[in-house]
Amino acid sequence: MKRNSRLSLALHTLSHMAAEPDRMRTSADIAAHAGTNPVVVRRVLGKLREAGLLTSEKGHSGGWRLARKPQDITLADVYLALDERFVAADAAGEAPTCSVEHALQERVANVLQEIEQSLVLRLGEMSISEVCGT
Amino acid sequence: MKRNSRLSLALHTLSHMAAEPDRMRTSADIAAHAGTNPVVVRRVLGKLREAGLLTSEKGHSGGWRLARKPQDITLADVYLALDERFVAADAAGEAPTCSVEHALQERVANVLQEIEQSLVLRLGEMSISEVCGT
DNA sequence: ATAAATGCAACTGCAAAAGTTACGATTGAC
DNA sequence: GTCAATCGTAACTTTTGCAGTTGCATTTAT
Repeated sequence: MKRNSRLSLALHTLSHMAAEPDRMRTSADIAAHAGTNPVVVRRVLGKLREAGLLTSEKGHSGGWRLARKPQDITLADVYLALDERFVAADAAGEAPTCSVEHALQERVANVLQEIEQSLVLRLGEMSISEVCGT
Repeated sequence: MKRNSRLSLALHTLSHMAAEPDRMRTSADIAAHAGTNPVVVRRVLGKLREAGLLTSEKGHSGGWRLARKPQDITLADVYLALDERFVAADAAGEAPTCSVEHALQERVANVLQEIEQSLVLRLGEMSISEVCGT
């Protein structure tokens, strides 16, 4: 699989599930479809479960299922569940040489924060059901 | 320096330049301010030069300068110049198991493309002069 | 000539993510 | 109760992209 493809994997899987919400999927099934490894799938889907987007059942005939209706899961939910961030947060101890420098760093950070917010808003306008095909 | 901080470095540097557009900066100066290495600076700023945002001059008393007015450089210009992308493009040879699968992959890719487009539009609404402090 | 700067290529080091292996815990089927 | 299927998780290896570094050629002002 490719680098930083967790969002792709998540969207792909959720779309599949949205198409047949009642069917239970095993991580092995999903991994086969996505061309990756069951453990990787469980790692990513685990995040989505923590966020309340999926449920999982252990044991024989266990697996994964949507926890909500597809139209109630937005891309923002997925994005935030995966802890993806547009840019990494600044290291706090960067030793700003002077106060002017410090102020500039703050402004840059604020701007990036604003952009991130816009992004999440935009992601919130789109649901999994739309990805799946209306 | 931190991971994937090229965008931060670029914005930081451009903002500095926007504050005093006539002053020529060496990559060593910039590196010192940003807490990194001159070669790293040249790599990043080189991308911005290719995109026509900066000019550089070799030789004694050379360095870097803005190629346009700060208010004519948007964050979208910077973002695109650095080849940053929201998610990595799909590997073409992913061997989709069936045509339904293929169609789904396309839809996911299209959605991500749409999001990327929204992001660039948003970035285009903000200029370096705004980051610098109006 | 010399010094100061970019341009660039090659290399190392590192950290994040993917991939893998292994094993315990849980659950349904028989 | 046993067995097989499945998740949960930890530990490890592999891959990969980027920062950082070094070295040198090139350019230019003095």
